[in-house]
Amino acid sequence: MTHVAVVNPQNPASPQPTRRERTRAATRAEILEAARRLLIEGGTERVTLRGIAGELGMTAPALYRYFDSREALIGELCNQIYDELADVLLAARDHDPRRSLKKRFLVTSHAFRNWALEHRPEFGLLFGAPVPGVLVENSDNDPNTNRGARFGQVWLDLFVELSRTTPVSATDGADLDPRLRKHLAEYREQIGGVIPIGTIMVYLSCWIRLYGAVAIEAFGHVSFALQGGAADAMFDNLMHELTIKLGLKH
Amino acid sequence: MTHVAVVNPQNPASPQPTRRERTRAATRAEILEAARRLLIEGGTERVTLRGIAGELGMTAPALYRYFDSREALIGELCNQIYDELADVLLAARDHDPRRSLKKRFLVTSHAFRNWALEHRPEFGLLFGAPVPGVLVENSDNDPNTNRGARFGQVWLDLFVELSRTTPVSATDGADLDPRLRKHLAEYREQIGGVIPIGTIMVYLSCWIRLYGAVAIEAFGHVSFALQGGAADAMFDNLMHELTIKLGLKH
DNA sequence: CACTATCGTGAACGTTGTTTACAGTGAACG
DNA sequence: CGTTCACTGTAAACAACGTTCACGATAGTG
Repeated sequence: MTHVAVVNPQNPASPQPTRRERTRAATRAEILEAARRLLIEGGTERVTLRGIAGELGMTAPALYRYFDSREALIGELCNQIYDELADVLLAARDHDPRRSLKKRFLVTSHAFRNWALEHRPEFGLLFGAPVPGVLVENSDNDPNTNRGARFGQVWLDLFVELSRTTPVSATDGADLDPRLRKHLAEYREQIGGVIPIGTIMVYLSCWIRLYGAVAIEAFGHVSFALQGGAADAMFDNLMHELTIKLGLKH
Repeated sequence: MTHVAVVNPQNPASPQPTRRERTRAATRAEILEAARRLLIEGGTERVTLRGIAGELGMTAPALYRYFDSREALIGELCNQIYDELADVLLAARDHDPRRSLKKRFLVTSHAFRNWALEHRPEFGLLFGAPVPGVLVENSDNDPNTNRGARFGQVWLDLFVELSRTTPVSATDGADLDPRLRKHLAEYREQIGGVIPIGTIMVYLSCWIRLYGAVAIEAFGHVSFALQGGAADAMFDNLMHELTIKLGLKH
């Protein structure tokens, strides 16, 4: 267990954190920055406690004052990266709110792909095969503990807005497999119940296609057929199909 | 470097391997079997030299008589798993050659998904984020050294047969991005030049969708919306779309 | 000033991949 | 038949890993 920091006497979420709390938070941030550098440098494997500590001029055991274990540290690193990715997507999506929904969907999707290609180790950590001990893909939806939810929210907001303004050629869900309809109905309630089931189906399928296209490229599994600019065009082609499927005309 | 085994005096590929060669091959196989067990048990991390050696009643350094390094061992394990997967898909595809192409495409795709879900650690190793040192996703197309090519061939054969018998609503490639057309043309030559460029485009896009759907599920990245039988129905839905896209009517 | 929570270190333990020197075994050859 | 030598395994050792623990130094608080 990490030594529990002294609770701020006035208020655990005091607007004026004590000096100790500030330096402690700063050190935590520095640790995560160093971990991030190592992750970029050579993947999750290189994120080693002694390596991190070395960059800060400390020794490895000192890190246990800030994180329970290496896995917890990498878990927090995941959260931070999820947050950063959410920021990137939000910035792209809301850069110019006057733009059409189609443009905003396209620019958000492209931002996702570009981020993945420019941050392959991070993308692999968040969206690759789950690392045994790290981040149990928790069912927690509180954005404070599961930053992945914030990332999902960026897309969800977009889809909610889309479902309000743009009709989608979707069934009403009556013809769906009953088990699928049941799960989609549950999920529908979970996200506020504003999107029809058939539409959720369309959105989910779009998200799966988007994930697949980005992942297969970021992991290098299509290099046998596509390289360089060809992949760009391939992705443009996918996006064109998706906008049609979503009923986004202009 | 592994000690080079004594070259068979008569012929390096003699039909009657010497006794030493046989026991050596058997030990190699045993090592890979143990590695596979450990992989299933706890992912790539648990595939440890001492762990493998322990299962064979040996010590870790002995393994260096059979593999140059842990990475080389895991690389060979990858090849073996690729081979097994190719066998599984081939068996499904060619189980009853009299079946329609649509049925054979469906059964092959379902076999792929089922294999992935039943062999998640293996799937993660082959199709997840690349492990830094292991299997450089090589450009080698010789099935003897790159078994991944054999896996790809299963799909390729299916697509070639499909392109001979089933028309696909595809462009002739003239409207494609020139860089994309150029790369697809190169790839076309590489695979024998029998499939039109526009059709290759359709097939590639289908493969990407298939990969994406299976990967996102096998990695547990859609558990927020789908569980249990719902994912089955979702996949059936995808397959329905793909058969339409491929022009497979019955 | 004295107290105490906090932070960092050094040593240690068990584990990992890997190298090296050495010993046994068994097949091949004069 | 005896010798030779390639082959196969072991034991010991090394650096690096995550982790724990006992111990100082430090700095904020009463």
